[in-house]
Amino acid sequence: MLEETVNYKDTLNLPQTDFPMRGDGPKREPEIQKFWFESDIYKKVLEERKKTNIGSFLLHDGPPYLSSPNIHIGTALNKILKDIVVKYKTLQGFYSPYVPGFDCHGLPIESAISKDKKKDSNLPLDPVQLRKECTEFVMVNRKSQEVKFKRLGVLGDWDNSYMTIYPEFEAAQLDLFGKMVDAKYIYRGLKPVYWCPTCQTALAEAEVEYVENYKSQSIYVGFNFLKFSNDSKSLEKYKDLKAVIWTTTPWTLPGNLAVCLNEKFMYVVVKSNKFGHLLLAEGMLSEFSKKLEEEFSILETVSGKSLENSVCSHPFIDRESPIILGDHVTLEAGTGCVHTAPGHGLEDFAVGQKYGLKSISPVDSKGLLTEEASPVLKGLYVHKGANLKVIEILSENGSLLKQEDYLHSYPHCWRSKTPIIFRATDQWFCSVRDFRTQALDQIKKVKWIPAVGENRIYSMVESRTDWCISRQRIWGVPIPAFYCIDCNALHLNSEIINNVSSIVKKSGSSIWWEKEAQDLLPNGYKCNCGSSNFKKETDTMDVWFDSGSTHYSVVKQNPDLANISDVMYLEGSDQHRGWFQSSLLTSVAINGVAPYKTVLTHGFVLDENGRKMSKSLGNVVDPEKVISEYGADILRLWVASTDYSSDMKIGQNMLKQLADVYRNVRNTIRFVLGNLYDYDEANIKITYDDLWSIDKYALHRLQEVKDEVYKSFTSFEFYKFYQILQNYCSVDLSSFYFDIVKDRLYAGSPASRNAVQFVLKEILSSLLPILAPVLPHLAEDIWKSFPKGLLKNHESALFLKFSSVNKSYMSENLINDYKSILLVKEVANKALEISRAEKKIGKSLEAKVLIVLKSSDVFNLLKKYESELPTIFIVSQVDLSQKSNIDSSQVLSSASSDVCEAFVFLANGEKCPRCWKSCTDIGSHIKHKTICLNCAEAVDSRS
RNA sequence: GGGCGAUUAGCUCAGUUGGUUAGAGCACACGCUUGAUAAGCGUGGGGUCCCGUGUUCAAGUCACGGAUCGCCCA
Repeated sequence: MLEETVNYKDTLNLPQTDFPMRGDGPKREPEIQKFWFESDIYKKVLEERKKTNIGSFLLHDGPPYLSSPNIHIGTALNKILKDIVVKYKTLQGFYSPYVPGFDCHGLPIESAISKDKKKDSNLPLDPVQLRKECTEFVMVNRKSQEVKFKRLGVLGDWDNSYMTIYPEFEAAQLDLFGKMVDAKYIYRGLKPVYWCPTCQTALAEAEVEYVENYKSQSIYVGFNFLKFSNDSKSLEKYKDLKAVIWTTTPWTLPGNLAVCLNEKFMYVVVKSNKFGHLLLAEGMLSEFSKKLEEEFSILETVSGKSLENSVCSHPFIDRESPIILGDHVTLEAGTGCVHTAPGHGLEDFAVGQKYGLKSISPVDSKGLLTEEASPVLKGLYVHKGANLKVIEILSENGSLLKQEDYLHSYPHCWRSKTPIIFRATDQWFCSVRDFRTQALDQIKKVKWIPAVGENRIYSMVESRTDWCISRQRIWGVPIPAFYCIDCNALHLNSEIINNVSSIVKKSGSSIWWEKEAQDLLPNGYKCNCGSSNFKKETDTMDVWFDSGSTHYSVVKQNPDLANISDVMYLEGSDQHRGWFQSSLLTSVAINGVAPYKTVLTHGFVLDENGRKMSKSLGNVVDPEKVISEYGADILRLWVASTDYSSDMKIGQNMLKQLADVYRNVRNTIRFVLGNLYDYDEANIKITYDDLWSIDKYALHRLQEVKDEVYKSFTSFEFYKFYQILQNYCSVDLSSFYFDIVKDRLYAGSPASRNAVQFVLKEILSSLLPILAPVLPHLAEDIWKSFPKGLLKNHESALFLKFSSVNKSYMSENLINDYKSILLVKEVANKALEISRAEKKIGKSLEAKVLIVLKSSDVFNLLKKYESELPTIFIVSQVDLSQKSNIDSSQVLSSASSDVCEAFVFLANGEKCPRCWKSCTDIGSHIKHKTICLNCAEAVDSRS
């Protein structure tokens, strides 16, 4: 007996596969990647797609910054998301090239290098040497980052990636700049910048730090009205009326060109015993009254708007100071009347641009006021003597209403730790206002994902001032302008730019610092004054101009990319102000259109608790650690699992759970592979009619899942893919279809096994391409273990295409029937569970279930499937009834719902040692006396 | 300080034009299985829908206010 049992176990057809249960990504992914790169799968697939010519899609890579050899989790997220998109489009059949890029110039790199150099010696920095070291630094980082990106499973044209320091790139960037010059969008003007009087240099934002409790002089100053606007003529009767401004930087008053009000505020005229009639915002009156220790009564109230274009006089310079309006005026401090010096503040500059005010900045590089300020102020240091002298002048002429010390945070130079100033200097601008309307128009034509991105960039472009594209730095692309040494005339035109560009194309932009002006200018170039003595511009371009030019300097220069119209940009949401905008501006400026058709943005990566990652908090998740612990596919699955439209969280718990989900998916596939080892696609012909109802149900669900997954890919909602995949593998396949169908696969007749295998083959061939974009290593791993009998025409899983939804595999009637069947199964399971808990049964196969239906409709429905119900419920027998008059002494347990009642009995017959079902026909076969009839026939037909 | 966004179970996500007792998967607990076995199955517990006020017969959903977190700007 025992011997025979063992024998019959050998007649079962159990799964066989070399596909490992565990992915072991940290170890095995590098091998898979080695295969991809050594076999050049990226290029081969691309060529294949080019031939089939279904359509093209370009994800144009926004270059990551090369300030570090390492990548952080945000960069990893971005690159993975891009790779998922590119692979999705490729699997869809599109020609979808991906050329990675690297952003190389800019202040952080220059600072890092010059800091190092300063340690080594005290010699002044030689620009050519500095640039050489920057180049080396950047090349090392690029190599390192590239290795890390590849380890994420990112495929692309890594051999031809672009760097913004490549001579061809720089030359193309200069060409683009030339086109903007031709279009008259580039001009030179004054702009306030952060300036350190100690270091005598302009500072970048990153070089500024705010010091708390810095002591300034706070003053209230009256500006006499000279003229009233048409809407405020009623105030003419107050002959001595003064607009009261408040400032903490008295030294900037020489630069005053306007008084700014808020059009939404109400302003009041009050009478002061000491100072006469005063005007200020109604909302600041009580505070002002406290400061001056004087009670005021309101004589008149007018709107800020009505005062626009009135004119005041400067308190100590013979100059008009018009009343203008700006939203930046608030009621937090001061008087609601803001002293406006466009040469000394960014907001003042912006509002000044709007009103056509020029910028004056009568302060020199050491922070001393100049003659232009006033002869008596000349040579005084702004933070000391100049402040005191201005206060003295105001006090003497009666316009000073109040003075006191004031503690607040004030910007300081991070190097010298001294207070900085705002100083207008000559800068290069791109005149956004000239094509703003066109840019806004283009924004509306782009598809923004998520849609809120459109509002975000629209309002930014709508309100932005002209783009300051010059930087007083070495590590960048030079602004190719020249100045005549004799007459100081500025020279910037296409002849010059073309010449510089062609030199740069040969030698790189460092040539600008290596050669003299005459070597860079066209042969025999002369100034209108006849001179041929020139000096070079010393400014370089904003790095945003570098990356903002890639639509031209990369895409348009590459014939494989240039003609693709369906272009997507995909970056973090901070790039609405950055790359999306700089690219849009340069593209609209030279082409009149946006450089992209679709822009996808993602949020930022936070820790498990939704906090920003920081070294000091110790909550930084390092992508390399994640990969060494879990593998890249788990990290990729994380990217796909969360909704990137807002911020995304990551942490150990999440990764652990993702690894569990991955394992479940993997094992689901493993089951399929193991049961298809002997399936010979070419020789076993199964038709839809050969399938059992459960098989047809599974096929229908597969089509639905494919449809849902394709929709979620189409809308780039990968987290939906993740949810669908997880549910499908766990619910539809693992716990439902596979569990039911195991008996037929292992113990059933060849025909019944083949029918299941047909469905498994469909599932496998549908699922594999669906997995590939997100889990390419898993997909490739599956491909390597692909059953021999299945058609396999390609070298890699990445050649596959999504299989289309097969409508002929769908049946709505069947689905509706199964809805009822599933409801009944649920009740049966509950009843079985009770018996199991009471130790009356173990496996459900030990039981028989009686289902008593409450409606005849459902009874008739189930009756159609009666023969299949035991396998569906995974019990040995199912009886259907409409009456519940049963022998309760035999009932082990029961459960009920509004559809039915389920009663559990011990199954009839004895346990068949082969299929483990309880059967009444054991021994009825001539040859196989110890097993059930079905098994006996199966054994016979197999041998 | 301003603009934009997010907040539903331990985690990731559903939740329709406002309409019964807010769902799924995972995780967790208990049990079963040992023919997917470092797997598989079943059952179960788990929610102040960020808070408050309002509109409404009815609010997770609509309006207003606030909190926390994030991005951009100042």
